[in-house]
Amino acid sequence: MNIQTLLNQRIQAAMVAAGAAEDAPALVRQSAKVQFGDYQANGIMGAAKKIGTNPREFAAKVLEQLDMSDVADKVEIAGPGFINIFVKNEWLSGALAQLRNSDRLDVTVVADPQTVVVDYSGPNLAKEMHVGHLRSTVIGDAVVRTLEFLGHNVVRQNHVGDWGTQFGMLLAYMERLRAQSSEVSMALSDLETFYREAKICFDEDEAFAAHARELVVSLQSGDEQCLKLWNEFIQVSLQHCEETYQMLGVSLARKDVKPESAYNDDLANVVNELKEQGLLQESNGAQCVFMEEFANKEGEITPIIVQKTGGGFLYATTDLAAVRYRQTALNADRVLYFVDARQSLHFQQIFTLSRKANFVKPETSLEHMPFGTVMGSDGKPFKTRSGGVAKLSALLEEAQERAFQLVASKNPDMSEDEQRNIGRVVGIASVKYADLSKNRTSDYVFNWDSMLSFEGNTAPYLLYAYSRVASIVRRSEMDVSALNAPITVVEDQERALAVKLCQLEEAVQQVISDGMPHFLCAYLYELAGIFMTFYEACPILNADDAVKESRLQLALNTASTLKQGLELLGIETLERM
RNA sequence: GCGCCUGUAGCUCAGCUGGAUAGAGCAUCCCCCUUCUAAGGGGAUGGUCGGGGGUUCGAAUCCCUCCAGGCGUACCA
Repeated sequence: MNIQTLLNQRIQAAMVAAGAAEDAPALVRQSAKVQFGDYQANGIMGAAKKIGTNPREFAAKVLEQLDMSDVADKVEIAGPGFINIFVKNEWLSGALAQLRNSDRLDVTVVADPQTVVVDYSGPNLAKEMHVGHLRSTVIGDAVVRTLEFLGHNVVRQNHVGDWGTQFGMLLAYMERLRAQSSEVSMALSDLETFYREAKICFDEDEAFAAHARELVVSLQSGDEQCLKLWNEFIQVSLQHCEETYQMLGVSLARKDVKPESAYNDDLANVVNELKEQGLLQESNGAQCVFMEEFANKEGEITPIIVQKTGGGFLYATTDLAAVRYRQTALNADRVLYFVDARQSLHFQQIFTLSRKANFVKPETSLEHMPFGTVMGSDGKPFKTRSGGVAKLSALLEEAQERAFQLVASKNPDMSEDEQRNIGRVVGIASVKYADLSKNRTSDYVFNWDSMLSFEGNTAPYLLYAYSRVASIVRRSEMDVSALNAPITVVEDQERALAVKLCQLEEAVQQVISDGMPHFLCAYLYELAGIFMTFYEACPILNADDAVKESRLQLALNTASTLKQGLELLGIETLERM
């Protein structure tokens, strides 16, 4: 159920009946202020202008065509020509009953499901996942979950980096350790150290470096021994990723891995096709595509290089092959790329060329979902105290430990097992939520204290709100599933809660249209805040039976909405904290 | 040089295809535990929306220009 959509349709129809153009938008939004009602229509002024009438007079005509008696008990014209809508309490009661009887909180399944390919996480397997992978992984996963909740067919694509020159160095180092009969699997248990040590050999030992370069050539020409060694490394690295995903509660599995190397055999085909279509041009020995769209004022074009001098392929080639695969094999209607904002030019080029070369259907939507950088308190990209890149697994361990310390100090009587579990859930939730709750496109400052705080728009605040509801339900000692007394909306705080509970779908739809989970975060934070106010003002368990049953259902709806919303964000809830 | 992004309260951030008096949290100050978790709630203070032009009934939002910062800009990904 979506009030906004419902009201929008009604008002738009009335506008057309009153003489507006067919496509004149009603622009129904949640009202900016309580005195403006629950929703306001902003489209009257614009429509009136187009047909050359006075906005307030036109608004009056629209009202004549409008019958909202079932939904609203007051619809009024205000200001220069707004229409303010006050939703009926009886309507809210009905909507809440429906919400409570629905196993999906009355969120409508989309009528026309799309196949949405979502490219996210995509770590480089040469190293361990670090803080730079957090945003793509966490935001992408939230959007994936939300798309699936609405009934879309989602294909996850973990485009991991498993190919490239740095693997020569790593394989050479594996060989060296093995020759020294050192325990390679032990060494691989810390990929960060392994990479660093291999790099030192590469930089300082000329013979080692030369061998590393040879191994790259052997690897790319399909040498069996080499591939075997490479595969061994990749498997270990993927295992590391999966441990991190599991710790993070991310829904990516091995089947979602579609590595760069999977496109190797197709890269020459991509280049050939571009050539056949006359899109290719040789420049300084490299095979390039020059597109006017990327020319500056002087007419100089930044090309896409698809094949280097000497024949090697580049990441643009791989991305083109991937686009084509996603279209032809996965049959995508929409492809979302959750990749660093620094690659925007690259993706614009890839998308433009994919269309020119007919690698995608014209109606397929290709969308780069860029995100900013995680910053330290110094305003520079986030680093560990020692100045190195922060390993994601270490960061998550620290989050859990910090949360555990907090829990233990607040609840000294709780068993350590429970303190640990709460610490785990709160710690992980805090890191994820801090990321998800910010506008995706901007950089954000990583701060332990603010993300673990119980004040403000944080995971602990939401989890606490949820656990408070859970506590009431426990204390009621009632079979809440059997509750079916009417939900009556009387007090202001009850009403505010009721309206907010009906707006989950609006938030969820914003998340998938823009790929921005922070809209859902904002919604859940507002819901939790309104619930807290309701909780303070409206006693539940001590109220008379009818009121008690009504309020208990409001609480239950709040609990299920918070739980579902957090689940869409990939965040676990706690019954007690 | 050119292109993209960012600039909103002391700090961290919202602001949904232009919409009414720009909103939260932190910090500061005041109030509320004999009642369901005070890890909470209520209230106050705090803004020339980077500057300047323009478009119109109306601009934080669109256009131009300037300033500041970040990133990108042909064989790394």
